Amino acid sequence: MRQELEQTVVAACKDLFDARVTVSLTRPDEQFGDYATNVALQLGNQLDKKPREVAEAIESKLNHPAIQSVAVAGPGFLNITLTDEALVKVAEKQPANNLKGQEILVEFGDPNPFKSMHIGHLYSYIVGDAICSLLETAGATVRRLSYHGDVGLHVAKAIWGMQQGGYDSAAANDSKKNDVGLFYVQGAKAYESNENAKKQIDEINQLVYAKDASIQGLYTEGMERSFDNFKETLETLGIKNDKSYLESESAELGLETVRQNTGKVFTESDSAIVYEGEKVGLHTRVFITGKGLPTYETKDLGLTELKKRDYPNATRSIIITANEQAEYFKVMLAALKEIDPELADKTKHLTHGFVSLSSGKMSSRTGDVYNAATLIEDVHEAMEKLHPGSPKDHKIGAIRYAFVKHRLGGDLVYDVDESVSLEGNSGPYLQYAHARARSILNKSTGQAGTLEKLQPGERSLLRKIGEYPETVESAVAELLPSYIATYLYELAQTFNRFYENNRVIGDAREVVRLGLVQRYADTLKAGLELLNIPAPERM
RNA sequence: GCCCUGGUAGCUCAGAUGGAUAGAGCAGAGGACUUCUAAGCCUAAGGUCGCUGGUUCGAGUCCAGCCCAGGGCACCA
Repeated sequence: MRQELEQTVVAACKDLFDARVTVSLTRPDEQFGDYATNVALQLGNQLDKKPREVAEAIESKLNHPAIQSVAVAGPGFLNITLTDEALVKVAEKQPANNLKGQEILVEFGDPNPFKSMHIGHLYSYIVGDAICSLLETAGATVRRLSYHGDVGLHVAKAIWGMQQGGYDSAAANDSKKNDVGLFYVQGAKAYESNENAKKQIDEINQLVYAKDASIQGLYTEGMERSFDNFKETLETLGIKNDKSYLESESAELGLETVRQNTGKVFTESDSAIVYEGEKVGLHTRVFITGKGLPTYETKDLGLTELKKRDYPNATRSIIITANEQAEYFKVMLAALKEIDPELADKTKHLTHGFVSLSSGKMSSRTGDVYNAATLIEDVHEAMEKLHPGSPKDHKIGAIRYAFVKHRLGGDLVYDVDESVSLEGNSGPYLQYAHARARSILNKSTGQAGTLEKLQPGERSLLRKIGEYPETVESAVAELLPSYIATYLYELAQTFNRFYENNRVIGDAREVVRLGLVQRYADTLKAGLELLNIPAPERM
């Protein structure tokens, strides 16, 4: 529909002025119409004519059965209003399936075992999962991947904590008593403040690298407890994971690749192997240390190969991490580009900002982080106060929405009270706006009829519903779930206005309005489910 | 010093390819209700879009410089 109209405008410009223009219709403010274009402004400038005159000429040439009226407004905008039938057609369109047949890898979350999952991980998981849903809606087969640091100093700190703090193997399933994250905090604090502890932890670190039998038992248990915890949190959030990779797996592959390409891609410098990023406008980074150990960049390089080996047919690979890794990823991808250009071109790194609590910042240095689990509990409590007995997945909806409504990239301040608030731009608002509509549908005994001879309030709602497919399409193209959230909020607002002014049940227009409410509720539900937010029938 | 993010109302944030009076929510002010869920709706108030230049018929959006905040800059991850 939109494309047909765009072509109609293009044809008119060609006929009238022999001008070649590309027209993309925009969605103007509702008072102006359903679609708008500024071609006349552009052409006026090109042809040295008054934009309004150009617009008027085009206006008289625009003939299409979907067009009810065309108006010239402002400096020379062409505003197109659709017929009711055309508006219904637009609203019935399904989002494009343009990723059908593609296999896309998405890595996100990436919490480290032996540490607690904090709210930054939560953000990554929620936004990553939403991006996966978007890609799936567009027809892609998505593999949800994660990557975890199973070696390194943090492991040694945690093991030291387990030794000192009384980790109890016999009570392995007691997640409170055996919270590895807390043992990590204990170790991390001691490492900073206690010379003796620091020495012991450094020794443990060597033992971890050497896979020494003396710590192997605690290591294995710590890994298990950690992944049990992750699993529990992810289940609560309703987030799936298809495959988890470990740093220890990617290290060897990465080392091999770097060694093979030393002299070509990488150079030796001060006994370390580095990639000279300056040649592509970046900075130099070490890939293999002087001691022959792989750095993070080498492990990540290895990971790209692991993924390629496991998913040889993947067409794209997306990695989502925090902003602080943006620069480092550029260097890693620049190196990859020299080794495997095709793979590098398929890979895209997205970053999200730092999450802080409105009640105070978290400190990751000492390990005193605000845990994902704590946030879930806090939200649960806050909602329980406001609405006792509401199901747990509704609360998860509040958390998900609070994260996903932000545009990816910038920092985010999480306000627990606001996220569970019953007012304003929140998950519960949207859920409520859905439940209200379902309530009408459930109570009415009438049958939904065709949408015709629409009244202004009805038309506004239908117009908004019609923006759904194009919103999904741009969200897919730009990998921005926030577009969906913003749209759904506007949709719900439009419905709430409709609801105030237009009675459905018992009204002379009940049949038409039932059809409208039905479409609205289905659209809102589809959008919420796209963000993995439940759309309850009643609240 | 160099590089990356960001800077929009008191607070938290939207603002696609440059376009019509810069939009929401929260907080604060006022209002409507014998009605399908008031977790809602309506009205007003609140802005030098960090600053200064530039490009353009037109800049929150593009370019340059500067200011501020956060992050990153070789053997940690």
